[in-house]
Amino acid sequence: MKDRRNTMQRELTYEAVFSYPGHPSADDVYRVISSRYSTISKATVYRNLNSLYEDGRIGKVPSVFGYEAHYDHRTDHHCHAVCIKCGKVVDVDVQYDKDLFDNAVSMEEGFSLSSHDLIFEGTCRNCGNKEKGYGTEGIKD
Amino acid sequence: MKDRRNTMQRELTYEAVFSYPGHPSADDVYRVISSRYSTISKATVYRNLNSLYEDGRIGKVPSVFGYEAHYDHRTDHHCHAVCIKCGKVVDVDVQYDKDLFDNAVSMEEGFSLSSHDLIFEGTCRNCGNKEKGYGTEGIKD
DNA sequence: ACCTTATTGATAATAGATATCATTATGAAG
DNA sequence: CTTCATAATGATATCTATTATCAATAAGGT
Repeated sequence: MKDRRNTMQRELTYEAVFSYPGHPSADDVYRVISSRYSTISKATVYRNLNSLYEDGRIGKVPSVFGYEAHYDHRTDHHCHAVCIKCGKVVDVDVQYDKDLFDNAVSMEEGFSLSSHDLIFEGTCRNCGNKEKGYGTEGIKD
Repeated sequence: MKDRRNTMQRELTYEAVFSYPGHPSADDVYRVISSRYSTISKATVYRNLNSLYEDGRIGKVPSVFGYEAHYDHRTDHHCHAVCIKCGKVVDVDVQYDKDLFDNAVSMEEGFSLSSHDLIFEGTCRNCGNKEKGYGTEGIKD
């Protein structure tokens, strides 16, 4: 593993992800930390989220549909759903045969597959309610 | 369906996607059209790719891992692999039980799932060769 | 205490895509 | 054919998420 020094900033980043209810974006993490440690830079948060992910200490839900990436205190492989309206990420509980996909092959010669992601799309409660005109602007996730 | 007027630009966009070998990005499409119709604007290409997709005339492989979206002359639901080095998209032939996923539910109350994408990650021939130092800069996909 | 270098904070830069807006041109109606 | 409302265009500015740059700081082994 890469040589890392222990910094306050990285530990705060780790703790913020770990204690966040759900799947924080980099900006969510930044805002949480800022409240306690106001001089932290957003670049530092991005760097530390990446290094924590590299070290396997946190999970990462990569950016899809142009939305931000989200982070996860769970590090095991599981499925996520992304809200197509706002990019919110939630867990999905679905059992399937991973081996089937691990043995899939691409249709192009020379393209070697390494992994797969099963990503669900949908509408989160907040965005779904807005659509129906329930006037739920105030709902916080 | 939305009221659309027939324009040369939109038909050129459609033809470019349809005749492109593989999965062109918006920029790929733009470059193809530019060679014949040099005054077309990139904004127009983006707009037309979106409207053609809305109308179900072309397929769209959404942006993942921060890479550009790609377009597809196939409009049926099938799987893709994305090169984690360069973002290239290729088809993957894998059979699976779509119903299983269509019946999955999110772990958060109020989040309603509408569809899913099975996305593979890997390394395309070009990037894979580069890695091994085969000096294949010139390979064109 | 010293010194190498990982890390930081501030900021600029990047990529992909959308928003804006004055101008153009489509195509239905007269 | 003209007329005309408005969809579409081209040029450009703007946006968002993220990474790159770089001088200054600080971690931690010696």
